[in-house]
This record gives sequence, C-alpha cells and structure tokens, in this order.
Amino acid sequence: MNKTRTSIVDIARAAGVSKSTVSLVLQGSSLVNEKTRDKVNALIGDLGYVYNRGAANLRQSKSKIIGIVVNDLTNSFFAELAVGMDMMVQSAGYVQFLAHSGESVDRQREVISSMRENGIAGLILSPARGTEASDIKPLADSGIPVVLVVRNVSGAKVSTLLSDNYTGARAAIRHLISLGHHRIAFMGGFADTAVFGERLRGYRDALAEANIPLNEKFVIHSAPSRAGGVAAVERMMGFAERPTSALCLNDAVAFGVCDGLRSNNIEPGKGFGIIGFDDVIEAKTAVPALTTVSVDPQGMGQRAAQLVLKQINAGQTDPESIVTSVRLVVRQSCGAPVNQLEELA
Amino acid sequence: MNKTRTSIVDIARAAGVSKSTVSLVLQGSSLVNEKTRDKVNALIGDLGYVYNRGAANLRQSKSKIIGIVVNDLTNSFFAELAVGMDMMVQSAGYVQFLAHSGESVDRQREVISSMRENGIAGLILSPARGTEASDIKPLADSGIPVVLVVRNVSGAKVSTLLSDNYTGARAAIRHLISLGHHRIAFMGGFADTAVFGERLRGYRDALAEANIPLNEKFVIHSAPSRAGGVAAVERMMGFAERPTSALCLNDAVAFGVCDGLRSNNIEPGKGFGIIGFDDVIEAKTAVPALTTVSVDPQGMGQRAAQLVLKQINAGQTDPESIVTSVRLVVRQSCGAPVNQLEELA
DNA sequence: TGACTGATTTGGAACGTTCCAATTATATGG
DNA sequence: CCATATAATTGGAACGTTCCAAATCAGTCA
Repeated sequence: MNKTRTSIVDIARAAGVSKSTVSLVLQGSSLVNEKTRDKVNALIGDLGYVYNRGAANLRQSKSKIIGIVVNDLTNSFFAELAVGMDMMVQSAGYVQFLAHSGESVDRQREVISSMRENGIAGLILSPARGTEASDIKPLADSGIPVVLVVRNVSGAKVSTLLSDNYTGARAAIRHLISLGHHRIAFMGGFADTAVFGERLRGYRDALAEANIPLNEKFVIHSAPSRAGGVAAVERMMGFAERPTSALCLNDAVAFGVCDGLRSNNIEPGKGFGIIGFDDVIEAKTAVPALTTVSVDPQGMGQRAAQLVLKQINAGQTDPESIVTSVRLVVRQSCGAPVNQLEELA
Repeated sequence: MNKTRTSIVDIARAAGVSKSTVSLVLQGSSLVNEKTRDKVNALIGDLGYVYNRGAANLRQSKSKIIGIVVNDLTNSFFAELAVGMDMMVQSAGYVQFLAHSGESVDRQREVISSMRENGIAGLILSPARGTEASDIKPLADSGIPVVLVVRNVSGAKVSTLLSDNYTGARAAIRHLISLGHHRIAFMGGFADTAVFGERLRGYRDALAEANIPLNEKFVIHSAPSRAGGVAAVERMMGFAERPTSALCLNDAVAFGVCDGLRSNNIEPGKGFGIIGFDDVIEAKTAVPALTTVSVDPQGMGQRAAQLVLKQINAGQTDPESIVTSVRLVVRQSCGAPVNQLEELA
C-alpha cells in the first residue's frame, strides 16, 4: 500500500536521531546508547521497516548471497545435496540463489551470469554435462570463490569437492566378487562425465585384480535415472550370457534396475545382486533395502557450503581439492552368496 | 583481482560518452545512435563489465527476483514443482531465490524475511505445516504479490493455486470400489494440513455414497514420506481385519507402502491395491507402475509462476484462487478386481 | 542566415545504505 | 572551573544505477 518503502531516514526522523545512529543500531553496534537503541528498535517494529540489503551491498560491496546451481533437482541425490547446502548457508546468515540447470550448459550460463549481476559472494556449482573451464573462468577471475561439487571440470582452477568414486566403486565390486559373482555388469550413465569415468575405472580395476576378464558388453550405458535403469535391464535381457549382478552408476539407476528386473519376474536381491551409489534417503527403506556406496549427499552439501564460506571470509585463497571418502553400506539388494543364486536361476 | 568492479562510468569514460548514454545502451533504448551503441557494447565486453542489478533496483525499486519457498525439496513432488517454477521464472527474465523450509515455520519465517530484505518482486510459497496468516500478512500488505501453492493457509488473503484434492481422492476411491474393494484404507499424513483434510474428505464421501461404513482404524496416520508409508503398513499388519487396498496421501507414501508390503511378502498390486497421489515422475516407471491421481507438479509450478508474474506486472490485483483439476491415472498398482485378490489372500 | 525539427546526448538528483571524520554531550580528575 | 578523556551522535560523501529536464547536434526549410 505504501507508495514508498520506509527507510532508515524515516525512522531517524521519527526517533529524532540521525540516520547514522539508526544505521549503527541496525548493525548492533555497541557505540550507541541503550535508550536510543531501544527507541529505535521500537520504531523499526512500529513503522514496519525492512532493511534494504541491496542498498547496503552497494556501499560495502560484499553481499550475503551464495549462488547454487544444480544440474538436476529432480534427482534426489542433488535435492539432498541442495538441502545440505541450504542448511549451512542459512545458518551462516547467508541466503541462497538456488537454480536448476537441467543439465543444459546454456541454461547454466544464463543463471550464472544472472547471479553475477545480482552480486553473489560465492558460487557452488554442480556442473551440467559438458561444462567447460571457460564457463567458470570469468567468475573466478573477478575474485568470487567458486566451489565445484560432485563433478569436476577439467582445466578449471577452482576448488572442488568430489567423492571418492574410484575407491567406492572398487569396494562395491570387491564385495560382489566376495559373494561369488563373476558376471558383473556396470549399469547407467554416459561416458562424458568424470563421475562415470571414475566409477567405471573402479569397476574395471576390481575385476582385473580378481582376474575376471572384462566383458565390454556388460558396461551398459543409459540415462542416469530411474528410467535409465529400466532401460539397461531391458538391454541386458537380450544377452545370451547374462550378468548375475550389477553395480549401478547411482541409486536412481539402481531403483530403476529393480523395477526392470521385477517386470521380468526376477526378484532383485535374490535373482540378481544390485549395488547402487550415493545412498539417498530412500535407499534404506526401499525393498529390498539397497546396498549402496554411501556418499552422504547432505553432508557433502554442507561441506561444500562450508568451503565456499571459508573462502569468502578468507578473502582469496588458493583452490582446494577435497575428496570425500565413501563407504559401502551393505543391505539386502546385493543378495545372498551367488551359489544360492545360481540354484535359483 | 580487480580492487573495484568496473562500472558504468568506467565504460563511459573509455567510450568518451556520458554514463547516461551507457545506461541507455544497457537498456536497449532506441534513442542511442547505432555507432555509439556498438562502441559501448564492445567496451562492455572488453572491460569485463557486469551489470549491477542491485544498484539498479535501488533506483527503480522493482526487482527481478522471485522468492520461492518450498517445504520439502527432498520430496520429488516439490522438487518437480520447483523445477516447473524455475522454467517459467527464468524464461520471463526473472531469477529465483529458492529456499527450503524443511517444514519448519521458524525457518520459513527467516527465509521469507531474508527474501524481503533482498527485495523480491513476488513470492511463491508452499507453506510449512502450521503456517499462519500472520506469517504472510506483512509481505502482502507491503504490496508484494504472494501466491500460495499446494497448501492453503486459512485467513490469508492472497492468491492460491491448489489442486482439486477432494475430487481426486473421491475418484480414486470410486475406482477401488469399482474393482470390488470395500475394506479400503487411507494412509499417510497428519490431520494438520488442508491437503490431508481434503483428500480424506474425498475418501469419506466416496465410501459413504457407496454405503460402505467408515472404519476409523483404516485411516492410518504417518509421516507423509516413503518411510511413513512403510510405518503405516506395519501398523496395518497388526489389524485383525485388514484392508485390501489403500489410497495414500501422496506417491511417496505409496512407494513406502509398496516397500512395506513386500517386507511382509505381500505383492503390491496383486495382494493389495494401492493408489497414490501426485503422479511424480517415478510413478510411471516403478514396478508395479503406480496408479495415482495426477496433479502434474511441473505444470502446477509453471502455473504458479505465471500467476505471480501476472500479478507483478499488473501492479496490484485482487487475490485469485485457482483450483487445478486432477485426473486418475490407472496403472498396475491398484491391482486386479478384488475377487481375484481374495482368492490369493 | 536563422529558425525549427528530430535525433542524440548529457548533467545531476535520487534511491537507501555505510563509513569516516568531526562534533557534541557527559563524566572524571585536578 | 578547566582540561581531558570517554561516550554518543552526526553530517556528508560514496556506492552504481535510472530518470528527467535540458542541452547539443545536424539537417532542413524559408
């Protein structure tokens, strides 16, 4: 209704003090007399004053906004990641611009530039597939801390927070092997992301160290989603010699694989061993409960936020690369030892 | 690295024109000579100028930021809703402040006030449980359009975009009845949200019109999440006389119910009919594919964004209440006609 | 030439804050 | 009562933009 927002000078006038004093009160300065402070605070409530952070930023040119760009919010791994960041960011007194690139680099470029215009203090980016170092460079050059999370971008000289995909995948395969499997597939994902590459490398190396020859057909590409998991199973069903278990690129694919198996009357975890990657919330309650490599997305989000906050406070520091460790969480979906499985098959 | 951001006057100086001219170029005004425009644009690229939207807002006091607060991003219904909004908002040249209240009113209050300070042009809110009209009033009073989505807040005089929960639930129950069920549960949710109330009312009325007496025990409260669905099934297993089917508060609960049934060796869709609500992406690919009331979360998000954008452009308009229609999507999870079911049971 | 036109361009105030240097009020000690 | 220290307050410039009224420029016409 008010034609014009009430400003600091309005309360100054009402309180009979100068705008400087009001500003001091707003900043919680100890310089100002208690009585004055109370009077001003009362007026602030009464007049419905709202602080104009934009104006403040203009003067002191350091905002309290952190940009977060996530490639796919509908994947619960990323949603949890975002929630973890949100918690950290909020509790540090910052707010977040959260945007969704939908795996499109163009879109990502747009939102990043828009964030720049709005004066973010730092950026956390889970890059869309195909992101190049040049997409990030201008930001980093202008002194805004950037933290890459989940996926790396080759050539970008910024901080990264990645999970130990290689070790996680290797541990998962070793586990399947220890259960007696030797026809093990790798399902989901496309070769163009670093995450895929690292997990696949773990898969290969673990097979190699057990002297199990790699069957290239068993690396089944598909969208890194639930639907992709279903598709991968369909593909697999056409094979003459089928795998008895699979490591999936992520939990979404793993759930899709469960769905796909059921459509083919194979009971996941009994007729076929499945291991996922990420450990999203549902992994625990799903039936069968999903054996998966736990990445702790919320924790990772928090860590990423901490990292960017640290860099913001420290002025400018050298890029830091953190690899978070992962651990295999064994639940039901990887199934009973394979000798039992084969009897059933 | 630069001590100070390059500003409009820097390019003005470099181009030998006044800052006003540069401003005009930035706004794409037709007043400025083509040659000048080109020169300025070239300099903008060269000097790495980035527009300072904060400063601009200060002067013209209408920002291009839309606040979006969602109560639970990890629920894919809300994630999709957010993605739908994101698409609309971005393509209208706005950016979004997306925050997650985690179903906490305190947190919600914080983020809303933070958004206000940052000068949002409008707010889309999917309110946390227990939100009161007073939480929204100050915003609305100060002339910022607010659109409530998914859940209503009684007494709030702002626009709303709700789905037709009552009709959807009634249609679902009618369908179950037509399949021969008469012991039908309602699973998930707590009585303190309007959504719950409306869907439950649809459930009750549909039973009543078929002259099926309501068994209060069959309304099983639980968290509106996957884990809640599992819990609801556990509760149900203790009943002497068990339901043969259930309408779930939402798809997340429905998936949890499937999980819970499997743990009890009941095959969802065969030994027990399940209908969800929302139609999230996974509903289609899940096994069994989920029969659910389709709410089209992305579309709803888009509609909500359109509504708030309309109100922003129109200055101030009267609150508008939109009820989006829903439709029952019959897939596998509601199962075969009940006479077959009972043979199996 | 001079007036008039339309096309461009331009100072300067304004937006709401912070920050600095300077001022005023209050208390303390001699 | 003065000098001095300390506490509290203040005016005004600055931040980077927009917007307005006014100024300048280049033709054009008589």
